[in-house]
Parts: sequence; C-alpha cells; structure tokens
Amino acid sequence: MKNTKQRKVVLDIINNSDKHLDAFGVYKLARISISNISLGTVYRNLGSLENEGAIQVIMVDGVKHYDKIIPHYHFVCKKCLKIIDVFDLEIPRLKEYNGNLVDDYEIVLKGICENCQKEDNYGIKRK
Amino acid sequence: MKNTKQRKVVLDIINNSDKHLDAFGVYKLARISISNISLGTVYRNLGSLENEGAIQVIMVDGVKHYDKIIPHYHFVCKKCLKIIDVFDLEIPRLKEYNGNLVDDYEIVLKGICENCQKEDNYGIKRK
DNA sequence: TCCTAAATAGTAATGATTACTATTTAAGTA
DNA sequence: TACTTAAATAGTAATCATTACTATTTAGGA
Repeated sequence: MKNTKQRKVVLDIINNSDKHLDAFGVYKLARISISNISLGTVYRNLGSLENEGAIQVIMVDGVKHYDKIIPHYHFVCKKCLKIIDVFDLEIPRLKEYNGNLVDDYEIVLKGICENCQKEDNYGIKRK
Repeated sequence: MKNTKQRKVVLDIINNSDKHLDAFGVYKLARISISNISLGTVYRNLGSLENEGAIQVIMVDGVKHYDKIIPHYHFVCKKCLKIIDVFDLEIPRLKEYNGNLVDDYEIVLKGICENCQKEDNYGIKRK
C-alpha cells in the first residue's frame, strides 16, 4: 500500500472532524488541501480505510457517513437525520453465533431528537 | 389509506418469506400475482409499510432488505453478504438519551459466516 | 351509481457509488 | 541518483437503487 498525500488527507479529515461526514463532505474538505483531488480517490480511500479498520461507517438514509475509531454508538433522528454521538452505553456482545464468527456490531439508536420534539420543527431535514 | 391488492400482495410476500428480500426481489414475486405491477408501486408500498411498522428493514451493502415483524436480530456475513436470523439475544435498550427520544434500535451483527470460514469459499458473494 | 382523493403503471430523473483508462507517483533496486 | 514498476490518481463514464413525475385507474364513501 502506498502512502499517498491523498490518503493522508482523507484520514486526517475524518480524525479531526467532530461531524459525521459523507464522502462528498470529505471531498469538499479535501479540496482545500489538494485542489484537484478526485471524488473517486476519496471514495477509494474511504473504502480501504474502512476495510483496514482505521475508520468506521454509519449508514444514514442509505448514505455512508464516516467517523473516527473511538468506541461509541450513534443516535439518528428520524425527522432531521441528525447524528448524535452516544457514549457510556454498555452492550454485551457475542463472539460467535451458531458457528458464525462475529467481529463487529452495528448499533444505531433511532428516534426523535430533542429539537424535533418541539412541534414547530416538524419535517425540516438538515443533511 | 386505500386497501389495494398491490399493497396486500407486497405485505403477504414479506410475511410469507423466510428470505430477506430487497425491493426488486419483492417485485419479481409480486409479478406472479399481478403481472403488470409497477416497481415504483412496490417501493412505495414497502416504504409506507415500513413507516407504519408493519415490516422492518435491514440494510446490507447499501441496499434495503425487508423482513416481517418478529423480534429478532440479524447477522450479515462480510464475505458473501448472507443474512442469518439471530434469536434469543437480549440487548438492554434506552428509552431516552440526553433528551432524545429513542424508539428503535438498529442492531446488526457482522462477521464471517460458517461457510465462508472454509478457505475455499473466499470472495464468493451470493446476493 | 357517482364522485374524488389516493394509488397505480410506466417512464424519466436523481444521486450515491463504482468502473474505466490514460497518466502520475511512491518506493524499492541497481 | 537514476531506473523500474506496480499501485494510486484524475477525470470521466457507467451502474444501480431509489425517487419523482404524470396520465390513468380505482377504492370507498355519499
């Protein structure tokens, strides 16, 4: 594997962001450092970083969002699709189920966020 | 809401299948009953049935798969993408987190299925 | 039977992601 | 330091799941 500047920029963006960026969000930030970086390159690096376990993915509304590797979960608001980090949640995990090797849990809490519970915020999506 | 035959066929397909069909899989089966049913109609009904809580969704590789409402979880093999039902798993659930109302947990176990652990099955996806 | 809003069929459009290809480059080797 | 080469990139085209659109049909109430 080659240690390219594109790869380093993509990884740094994820590790330094407190947002949960999708590929295009990473691309927009990456262009600040490398003005002609290709969107395909961003996708490829996000994919390989995910496979290596260097970053993690959370799926929201059919779109992959990326996050650094810090043990935590996510809450996703069904109305505005906002992603909120969830810490201090203990969930017991199987290592194996019926002969199938389990090495990962994808856990997403879903519901209505505090803001959207106020009735005048109905239906406003902030992606 | 109108009680159309298309809606009934879609719901029956989910409730009578032990597979985890995606929209196109439902469409193919639905055409046996209604030969000119539209793919868009299948999507619309799957979406509304999901919103009403009549069926549930599991996301695999960026594609929605549908399942009946029976309390259980899923294991997804990272290699072949097979979905395996997981019963008898107790996971404690919050009702609320920092003022956010939690009414649903999306939980997917991921790993390598029994079959794919045999080395001669590497890389074969069965979608 | 009539009426009407809702659902449908068929098709086009969208949007995230992947594939393709000529060019560039990281990194090992002489 | 220059050479070599496989891997990565930029730019673009293609794919594919899903949604949007519109004329037509239909469920269900009056």
